[in-house]
Amino acid sequence: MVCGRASLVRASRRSYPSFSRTIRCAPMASLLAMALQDHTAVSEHAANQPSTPDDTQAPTAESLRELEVARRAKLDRLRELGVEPFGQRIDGLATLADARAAFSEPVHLAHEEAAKAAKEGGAPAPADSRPRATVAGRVVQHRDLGKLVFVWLRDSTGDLQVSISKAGVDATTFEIAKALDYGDVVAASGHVGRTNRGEVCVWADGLTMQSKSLEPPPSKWHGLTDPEIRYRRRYVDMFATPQTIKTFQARSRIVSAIRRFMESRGFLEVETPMMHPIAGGAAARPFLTHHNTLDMQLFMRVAPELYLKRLLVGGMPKVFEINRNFRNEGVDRSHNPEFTSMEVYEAFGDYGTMMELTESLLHELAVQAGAEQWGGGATAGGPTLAFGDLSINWGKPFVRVRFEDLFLRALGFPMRDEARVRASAKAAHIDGADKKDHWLLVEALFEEKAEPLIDPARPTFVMDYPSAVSPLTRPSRAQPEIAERWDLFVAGMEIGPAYTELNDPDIQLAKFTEQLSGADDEIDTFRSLDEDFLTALRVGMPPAGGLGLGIDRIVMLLTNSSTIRDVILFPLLRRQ
RNA sequence: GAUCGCGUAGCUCAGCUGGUAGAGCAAGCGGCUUUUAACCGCUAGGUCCUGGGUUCGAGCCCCAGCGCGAUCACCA
Repeated sequence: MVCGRASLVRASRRSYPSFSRTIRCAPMASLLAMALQDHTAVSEHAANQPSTPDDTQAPTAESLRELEVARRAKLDRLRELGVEPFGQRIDGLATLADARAAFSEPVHLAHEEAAKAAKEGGAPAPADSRPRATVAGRVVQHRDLGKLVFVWLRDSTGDLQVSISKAGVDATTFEIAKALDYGDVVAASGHVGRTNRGEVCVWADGLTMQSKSLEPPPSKWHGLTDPEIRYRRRYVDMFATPQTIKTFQARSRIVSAIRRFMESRGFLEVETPMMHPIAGGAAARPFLTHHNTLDMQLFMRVAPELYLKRLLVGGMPKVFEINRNFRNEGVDRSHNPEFTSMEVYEAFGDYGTMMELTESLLHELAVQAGAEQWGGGATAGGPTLAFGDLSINWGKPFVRVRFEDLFLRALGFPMRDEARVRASAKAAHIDGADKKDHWLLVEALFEEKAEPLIDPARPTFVMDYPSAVSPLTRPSRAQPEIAERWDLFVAGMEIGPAYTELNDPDIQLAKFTEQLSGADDEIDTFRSLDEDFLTALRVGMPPAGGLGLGIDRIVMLLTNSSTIRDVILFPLLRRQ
């Protein structure tokens, strides 16, 4: 079933849930790009030279310059004050969440009362008993009330207000505070208290510029809504859209939890080549690259399968690999040209052991998502998680349905009824309905009529595909026309397949050869027989179960992300 | 690759039947010691994605291109 992984990136087109958060288009990417390209020119002009009628620039660049000039003027002013606007190491920083957690209402009240009593009694102000914190973050709000300035900082743990009063800091520090811009990175120290309105804040007695931001920021309230800028300039998206960092924190924790789960089951994580002399393991179109010194054409891997199976031959009984695959194919909400998958092989297992493993793993992940351990968009409440307008119930056991049974339910006649299959295919206007092989029509009808019956809100294993459409999978011993293969569907997406692996080298060779002869011209140009893999099989591979899971799609499901681009830090975009 | 939609100020968005380009926030100046999308006054900011065309006149209509999005195709 060497080629089975190809289907890993296939999504059913029917039951994809809709998401309420629609993102509208707005432009400005080009202006932002100009801002970047114009950077040097701007700094030279802005710093010293009055603009002359001669320095004609596109009006957009002029207007952009205004915003940047204002920021550079502040930069210069900081240096005049003897302040270095690009800071240095700070020890003992608290996260904004930790600083917020340090707040204590009783301590704060006691301090206020003591201060008030001292003032009324004419005594000197008592020592401030509230906890101290030093924090740092990016400025996301700035309110200047004259002799009092409120600033909201943001870091990866959240937002926190810093309050600076003219009476509480020296003159230079207060000038810095008044001149802060949205986007600046600052550090502040002080006692953690709250304002009259109940907002927890650091009452700063120190405030330093750590990085003066020179770029015009996105809207402080609306943030970035243009998906193009969100993906192209992810570093802006990450502070403008707090959910972005939460989603990627969740992704990291999910992948980490998958590793822990696999290790707890005794699997060994391995790393196999991502540059392959022979494109194998899936039938997808590969990317080509080249090694100069060896003058060798290489393929970016489309699947690690053939290497992982060599490890079974070599004597590693339980292995997994979490890493990238590269497929030179279309791009949509559930496909990115490079994507992360986990492949698993277990000697002396089969597709049944892979089913139990997958079900336990995903259930465990969903339970933890329900407990909000991912910190992402997941909803509380256990193994039922929101995904768009769906509530996906991850409770065990997942639905299991045999291909043959679902076919019968959907079409009303058995898949072996050749006459009715052909008639039905013609009625459904399936391509080549009068010429194609019976089993190809069965497969087409299944996709057309049966897959839509799968409940998108319940993870569903479709198992026991016809051998004729699973040429590289091991047939069932009891029923050779049935292949020991399943595909897991959730929310209309295919999450991954599993197989009872073929380990008879002669059958494997025959199937490879058959498949190569059937390949079309385009595919044929990158395909060749992996002789060494066949040699490995002749050395002897134990019977095994094999599994592939699309990690990006699992993260989408667990973080309620409508597109794969929201769970990939830097998704591929067309060159501007 | 195909079809449809979108592209207007730094950001978020209005813009009538084709008739001189608008708001909020951001920015600059001034005011304000407890703000919560702070508020008040003033100022500045535009190649309406690009290139053609129609028209007396185009942000708006037509054609082509670019980018993004959606749907489809590809993904044995």
